[in-house]
Amino acid sequence: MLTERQSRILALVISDYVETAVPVASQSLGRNDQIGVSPATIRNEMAELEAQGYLGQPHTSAGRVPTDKGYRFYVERLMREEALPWEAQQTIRDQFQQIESAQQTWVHLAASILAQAVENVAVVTAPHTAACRIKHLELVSLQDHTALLVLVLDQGRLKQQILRLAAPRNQDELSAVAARLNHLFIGSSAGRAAAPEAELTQLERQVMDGVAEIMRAVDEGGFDEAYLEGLRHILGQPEFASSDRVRDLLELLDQGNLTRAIPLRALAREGVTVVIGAENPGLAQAGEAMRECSVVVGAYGAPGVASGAVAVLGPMRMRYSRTISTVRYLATVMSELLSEYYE
Amino acid sequence: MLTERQSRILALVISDYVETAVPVASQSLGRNDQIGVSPATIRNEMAELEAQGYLGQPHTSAGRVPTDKGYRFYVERLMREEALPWEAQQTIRDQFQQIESAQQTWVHLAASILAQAVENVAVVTAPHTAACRIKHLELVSLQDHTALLVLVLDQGRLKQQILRLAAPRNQDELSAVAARLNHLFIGSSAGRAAAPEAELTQLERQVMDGVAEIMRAVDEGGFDEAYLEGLRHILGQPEFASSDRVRDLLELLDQGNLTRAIPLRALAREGVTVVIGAENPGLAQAGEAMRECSVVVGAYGAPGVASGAVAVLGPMRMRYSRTISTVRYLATVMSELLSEYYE
DNA sequence: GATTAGCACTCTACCCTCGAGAGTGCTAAT
DNA sequence: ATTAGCACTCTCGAGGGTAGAGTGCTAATC
Repeated sequence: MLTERQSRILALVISDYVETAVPVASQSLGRNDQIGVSPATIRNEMAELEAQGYLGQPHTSAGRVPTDKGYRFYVERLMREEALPWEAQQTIRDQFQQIESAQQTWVHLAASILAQAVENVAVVTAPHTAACRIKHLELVSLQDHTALLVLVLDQGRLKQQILRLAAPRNQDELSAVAARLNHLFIGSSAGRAAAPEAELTQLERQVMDGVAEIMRAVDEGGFDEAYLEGLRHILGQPEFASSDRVRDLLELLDQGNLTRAIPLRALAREGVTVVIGAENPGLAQAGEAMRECSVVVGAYGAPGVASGAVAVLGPMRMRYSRTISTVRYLATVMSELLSEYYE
Repeated sequence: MLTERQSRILALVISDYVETAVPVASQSLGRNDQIGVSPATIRNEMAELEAQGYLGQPHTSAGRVPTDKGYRFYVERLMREEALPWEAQQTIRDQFQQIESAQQTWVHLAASILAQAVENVAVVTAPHTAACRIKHLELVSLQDHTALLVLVLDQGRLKQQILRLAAPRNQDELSAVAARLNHLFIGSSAGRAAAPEAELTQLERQVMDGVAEIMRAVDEGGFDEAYLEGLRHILGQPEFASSDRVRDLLELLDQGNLTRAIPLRALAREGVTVVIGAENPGLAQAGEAMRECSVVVGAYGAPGVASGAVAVLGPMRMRYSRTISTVRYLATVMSELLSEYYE
């Protein structure tokens, strides 16, 4: 429906607006000699683009601003998706080397890297396995009557729980119990459909209860375990100059409501998905703050086996091309890592 | 230096201002018939309090606002420190019961509880041991050539690192190595001054290198591992109505700069310390945003053995009494927990 | 028929003013 | 020592007026 020239103008308006956050005037495009026509002609085309819903005006006699539809068209048709520059790729890979000295978990690290790379808020969820498996189980003596149950799940996640023991046990006893339980249950799914319960001692049963409890918690909240990083970037954006908006957004993102704001579960599919402003399916729950934000979501891992989501949240006025390629690249790297390190 | 009546007026001004966030007029105190004098007299006293630096005026012909010095005097002399109401104590203890199903680490949980209790930002650091000890070491096979090194430190903290193995190993081999190393080194300080290195196999040496690296990271950054919770509360405060202030504060607190904003290390001492506005010793580093904030810090744990900090960050206009007693109580509970569960 | 120059029109952003209201400081009376 | 009274000061918000930016339209041009 758009002529060649209209598309070009739309693209210029968007890239200008993304840059400056100021409504784009016909003149300012005229100066940009990408396009050899006068401001008047551009005005006519802009009027047409507005009639078709690709552009809007904050008020009469202001420049034009892209609408949701405009961004959508841009992302799908106009934008040429550049591969991430080689040095950016290298930077990301380099930063992942830090994982060896993992002060923080690698999912957390990924969020930091992404936030820094795209200069927006990044959200990364831990990989979620259809049936979460236990790699290993360990008991560590803390005091006579307390022990720490440590569970190593696949993808190298750790879970812990404190056990109060009925009778005092030393480390050797606990290690023996752990060894036995490892032997009996490892590889099974949360030890549910496992060896006959009758054979367990009281202590062993207590440990397995702890395991079951952890696994229940993991199964329930598993996908929701997300790391958010880079708030500082989004706060600098002019769309959040009003402190009401800031507050709305922060209340939305503040631990817990996060997955309400961004329905990652629904969006994380093959490839990279872009959600622009009001398109957000969970908008009613997400709150008005999200109406002016876009989300770029990618999935990593092997679908059906173990997968998680990588997402960037930013103002609608976002460098989509760069963001999309970064998300895509990060998802690739994380998928590699997942298959390289963990089965 | 202050008369009885001046003190009473100062206290009333502060509690009124804490409540309303609006400069306090002489009339509004007159209505409060706590004090049987006319507004004119109150004005005179207020002028005196201002001359002595306890009160200030945003501008001529506005009400009075407490200064740093005013708050300081209030906290030290005027405020009666109430014990935390029993039901509040109970609430906190109840919430700690969740620790048994620890989705998050207990330090993190403590931060959430505190933030909710005082309706401000809460910061809790993980306990820091003078010489951090390793409770237990475990190796878990991930793939042929990769293994996960899991370290259980005292206070039940977990650390992990991925090892790339020179030769393929299965779980049994790894367990054997772990058992041997546990036997050799546990109880020693990071395995430094331990058994003669010559006896170690190449794999064992690699593991111990990993351990050393983790311990180095823990020693360096250990105290800085802090959890921050409850941003949403402080954002609602009228002193953060301007979005510049919000941005300043958030940039300050956003992961990493946190301990720059609040020199917890310096402040966490026996009892509870209150830092009011410009008193903050690290103010130059902390940035202007902190000039209008107060911090209430308490220490938990056994000094010299294992201790951490519990802190509340809020606007200067803060319910000090309530905050102090909450911090004190939480520190007590956490100390109990620390000694109960961990040695 | 498409493009463009010219121009009137509209709307915002900013500054200025001004009055109402709140609260003080001072003085004189109690 | 306290208080009533009053003049004074300062903020806050409303109103108004102007400069500037940018458009839409019309008529001229290619």
